[in-house]
Amino acid sequence: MFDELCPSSYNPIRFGDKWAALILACLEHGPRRFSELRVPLARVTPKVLTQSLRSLERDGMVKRTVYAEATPHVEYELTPLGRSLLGPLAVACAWTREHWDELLDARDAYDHAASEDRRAG
Amino acid sequence: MFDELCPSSYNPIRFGDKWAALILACLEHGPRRFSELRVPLARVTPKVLTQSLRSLERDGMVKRTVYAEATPHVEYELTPLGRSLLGPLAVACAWTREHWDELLDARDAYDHAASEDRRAG
DNA sequence: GGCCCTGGTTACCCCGGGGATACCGGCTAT
DNA sequence: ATAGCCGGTATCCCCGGGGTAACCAGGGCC
Repeated sequence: MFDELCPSSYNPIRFGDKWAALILACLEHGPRRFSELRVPLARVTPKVLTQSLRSLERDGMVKRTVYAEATPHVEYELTPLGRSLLGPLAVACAWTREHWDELLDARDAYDHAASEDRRAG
Repeated sequence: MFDELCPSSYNPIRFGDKWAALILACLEHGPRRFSELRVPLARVTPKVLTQSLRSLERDGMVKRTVYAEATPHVEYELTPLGRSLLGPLAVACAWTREHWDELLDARDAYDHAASEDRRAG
């Protein structure tokens, strides 16, 4: 559903901070461990991933659970509130799929016209 | 429809830059002049408003028209692309109306727990 | 000439998100 | 003992969004 997610900075519709939308999508189908999240989010440094997860946790979107068993680990999962964001997120993704090219074309046209103007003085 | 819009920074779902969602909402019902936009956006300085409008124009969301008549002025209006964002924007507003309190409660709880932890060491 | 309206621009500054890199403490397995 | 894995921290730095304040050019008006 969120195949074409990219860092939010490239999208006119954004959720939370730069990587939040991707994190929400990664958690859509169940809990994930920190190291599991690092795989699809390989370009995100651990510090930034922690920051983003803490922010989502603070906003009640994500629940963090520490399992202090023989092999201790941490799991992150969506709360009902976090899950309620998946609807708007899907709407945003649909908008982007449908209009992304149009937006890029508009940017090219605008930038081209701007450089023409500069040349003309 | 967008009665409760606030600067995007306070919202987990954001459109464009800080003031873009408010601008889209202001343009929903027809073209507006620069000075007309400054009324509902009184807290936004002209520089920042211009920046935001230029960005929306570059992305093909807004069309800027100069009327060089006896009394010259400028009008900003939504393009079809900009208008297509109103749907996702309405979805985002609905989400916020429904879940805003829940989010604030989560923040309070998180911050409170954090300060307790600090006290306990 | 002097003033206002319109739609901006210019210069300056500040803060915070987020990137790079390195390090860390607990636990287990061998 | 030492080498992993796990889930992070610590430090430093940079850039750009966005805020303040002041200034500006063209036209109309009186």
